[in-house]
Amino acid sequence: MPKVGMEPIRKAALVRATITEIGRAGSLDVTVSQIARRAGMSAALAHHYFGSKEQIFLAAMRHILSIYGAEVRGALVAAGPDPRARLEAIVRGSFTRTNFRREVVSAWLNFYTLAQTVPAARRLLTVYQRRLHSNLMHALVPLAASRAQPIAEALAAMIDGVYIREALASGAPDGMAAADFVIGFLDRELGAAP
Amino acid sequence: MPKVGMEPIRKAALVRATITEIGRAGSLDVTVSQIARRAGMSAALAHHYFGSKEQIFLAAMRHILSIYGAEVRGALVAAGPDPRARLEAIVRGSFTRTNFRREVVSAWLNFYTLAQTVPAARRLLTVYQRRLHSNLMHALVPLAASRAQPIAEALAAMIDGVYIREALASGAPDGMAAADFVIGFLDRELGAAP
Amino acid sequence: MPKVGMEPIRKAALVRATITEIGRAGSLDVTVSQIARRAGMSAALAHHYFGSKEQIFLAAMRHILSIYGAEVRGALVAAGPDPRARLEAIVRGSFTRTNFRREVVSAWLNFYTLAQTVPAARRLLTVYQRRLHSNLMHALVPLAASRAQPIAEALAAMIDGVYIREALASGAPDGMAAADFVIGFLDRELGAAP
Amino acid sequence: MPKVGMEPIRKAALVRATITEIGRAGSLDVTVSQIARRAGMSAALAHHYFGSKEQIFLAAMRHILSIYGAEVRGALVAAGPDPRARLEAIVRGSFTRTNFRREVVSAWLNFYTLAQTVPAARRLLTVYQRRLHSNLMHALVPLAASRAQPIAEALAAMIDGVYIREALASGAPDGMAAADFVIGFLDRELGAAP
DNA sequence: AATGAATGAGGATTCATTCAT
DNA sequence: GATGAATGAATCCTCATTCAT
Repeated sequence: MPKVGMEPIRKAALVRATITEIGRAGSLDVTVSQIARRAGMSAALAHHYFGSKEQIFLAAMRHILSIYGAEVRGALVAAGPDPRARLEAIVRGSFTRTNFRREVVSAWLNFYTLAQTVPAARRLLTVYQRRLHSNLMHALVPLAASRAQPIAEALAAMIDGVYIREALASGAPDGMAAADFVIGFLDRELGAAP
Repeated sequence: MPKVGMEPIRKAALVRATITEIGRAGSLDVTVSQIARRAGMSAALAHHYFGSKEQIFLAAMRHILSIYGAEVRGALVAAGPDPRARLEAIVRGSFTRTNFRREVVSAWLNFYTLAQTVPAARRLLTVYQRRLHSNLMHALVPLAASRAQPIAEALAAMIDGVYIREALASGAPDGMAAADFVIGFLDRELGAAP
Repeated sequence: MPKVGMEPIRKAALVRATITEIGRAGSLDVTVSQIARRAGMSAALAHHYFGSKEQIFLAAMRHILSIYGAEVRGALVAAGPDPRARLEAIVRGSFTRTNFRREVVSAWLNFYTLAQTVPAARRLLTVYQRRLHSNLMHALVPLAASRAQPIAEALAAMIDGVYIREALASGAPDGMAAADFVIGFLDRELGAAP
Repeated sequence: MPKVGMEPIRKAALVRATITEIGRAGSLDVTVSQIARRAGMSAALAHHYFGSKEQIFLAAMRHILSIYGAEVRGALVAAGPDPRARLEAIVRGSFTRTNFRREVVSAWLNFYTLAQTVPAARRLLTVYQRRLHSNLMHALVPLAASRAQPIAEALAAMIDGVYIREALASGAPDGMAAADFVIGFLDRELGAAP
C-alpha cells in the first residue's frame, strides 16, 4: 500500500462519496461520517484533507460542474463549426448519461439551495450559468440575430426546469428524451417568424 | 378575552413564520425555536399545534401551494372562456407578486429538496404539477391539438426553470417580466407550424 | 418539584460545581459534562443557561470575586475607622476560611491564566486588583503618607504570592498563619523609618 | 550533511518553540503540531524525540528553571562573599531580561497550574522553591539571624507575586524596576528592629 | 392554552498519538 | 532521521421533543 501521495486519491474518493450520499439522502443533511465511511476512511481524515464540511461540499460542486463542462466541451469539439450542430451539442451535453443521473440531478438541486447560503457555492453556480449563456449566445447569434438573447435565456431556464422536474420523477432519468424535448423547443423557436 | 379559537390563528402565524424563516435562511436548516419565536410563541406551543417539525414544513408547503392555486383560479375566472386568455392567466398567476416573492421562491426551491426526502411533501408537489398540467392541457387542446402535450410540459418546465433561476438572482424578482418572457415563448410555440 | 424559577438555582449550582471541578482537576481542562454532572443536570441544560463554557467560567470567576469582596467589606465594617485595623481587616479578609480553601486557591490560579486569553476574565481580575489597591491606599495614606503607594503594591504582590505558593503546598491551607505572616510584614513596613 | 547529532538540536528547537507558543497562547492549550511547526519539523518527529506532549512541557519547564538557576548562579559569583550583595544578586537574577520576559512569565504561570496536575512538574517547581529558599537563607542568616526564615519566605512570596501580577500587566515587563521594588522591601525588613 | 424546564441523541471538529515508508 | 497518513476518543454545542405546571 502506498503511503505517500494519497491526498488526490482520498480527495477524489470523498468527492465521489459526497455526491453519492447527497443523492441517496436527497438532501444536504449528510454527515461527514457518512461521507467518510462511504469513501472508506475516518471522518477525521476527511477533515484533515478538506478542513470543513463546507469545503467538501464545494469540492463536490466543483467536480460536478467540471464534469458538466468537460462533457459540453467534448460535444462541441465533435460538433464542428455549424451553429445548429453546436447548439444541439450543448443541449445534449447537458443530458449526458454522466450528468443526467439520479444522484447528480439530486446533488444539482441541493447545490442550488446551498448557493443561497454559501457565497462560494453561489459563485460556482454563477460561473456555470455564465458559461452556458456564453456558449449558447455564440451559437445563437448567427441563427437568430436579435432574438438570440431571449432564446438563450429560455433554453437555460428550460434545461434547469427539466432538471428540477427530474428530481421529482419516479423512473430512471432518460437523458435522450430530455434532450430531444429541449431541442424540439429550440427548433421551433428558431423557425418562428422573427 | 376568550382563549378559544386560538388554534387557527396560531397555526397561521406559524406557517407564515416558517416561510419567512426559510426564505431568510435560504435553507430548511431552520429551528423550531426560530420559527416559534418569529411567530411570537414558544417552541413547545408550536409542537403542541403541529406535532412535529415535519408537519410544520408540510403546512407551510400546503399554504404556498394553496395560495398559488387560488391566484391561478382567480385569474382563470377573470379570463373567461377564451383558451389563449386562460393560458395567459395561468402563466401570469404563476408570477403574481404574492407568489413570485424572494422568500416564496426560496421556500419553493427548498420544498423541492424536501420532496426528495419526505413522501408527503413529494405528494404535495405532484398534486401541484398535475393540476398545472391539467389546467394547461384544457386550454391548449383547442389551440394546439396533438402538440398540446409537449407544449404543456415545456411550459411547466420553463416556469419551474424561471423560478429556480430567480433563486440565484440578485435583484428583486420581477414577476411581470418573467410572465411576459414565458408568454412570448408560448406564443411562438402556438404560432409554429404544427 | 417546582418547575419554574429554576434558573438562579441551576446557575448557582453550576457555578459551585465549576469551582469544585476546577479545584479537583487543578486546571481549566474540565468538561462541561463534568461540571453539569456534578451540578446534577445534563450538559445541554448547562449550555441552555450559560450559552457557552466560557460564560460558565466567567460566572465562576465573578462568584469567587464577589465572595472575596463581600468578606473584605464585612471585615472592614467590623474594623471601624482606625486605619491600622482596616488594613488588618483587608488582609484577614483575603485569607478567610471561605476564600483560602484549596479549591478556591486553585481556581484563582487558573483564572489568572484564563485572564491571559479571555479579555472578559482579564477585566474581572483587573477590577479586583483595582479595588484591592484602592482599599489599601485609603488606609495606608494616613499611616505612611508618601510611602503608601509602594507599600500597597508590595502588600498586593505578597497576597498574590502567598496564594500562588499555597497552590503548590501539600497540607491544608492555614489562612490564619498566612494572614499573620502578611500582617507582620506590613507592620515592619509601617515601622520602618520613612 | 551528517544527520547524526540532530537530537540535541531538534530537542532544543522544540523547547524554545514550546515556550514561545505557550507565551503566545497565554495557556497550555497549545497543540503539538503548533509547537512542531514553529520548531520547523513535523509533529511526528516531536513525538519521536519526546515521547509525549507532557514530556515536551516538562522539558520546557526544565529549560526555564535551568536558565533561571544559571542567571542566579552567575550573579552570585559576581557578587562575591558579602551577604547583602548576594541577596541583591539573587533578587536581580530573578528579574533578568532573559527571565522576566513576557513569554517566560506567561510560561511560568502556566507551569504553576501544570504542577497541580502533573507530579513531575510539581517536583520541578518544588526544587526551584527549595533552591531559592536555600540561597536566601545562606545570605540572610548572617544578616537577620532568627528572622532569616520569615524574611526568606516573604521574599520568595513577593517574587512570585510580582511575577504573577506581571502576567496581567499591559506594558513590557520592567525587570529593573521590579528588582528595585523587591530590594527596597528587603532593605526595610533588614533595617527593622529585630 | 401556554411555557419554562429538561434531556438524549447526534454532529462537526480537534488532537495526541501511531505506523508504514 | 523524518514525515505524511491515519484514527479513536473526546468535546462543545445544537435541537427536536417531552413533561409538569
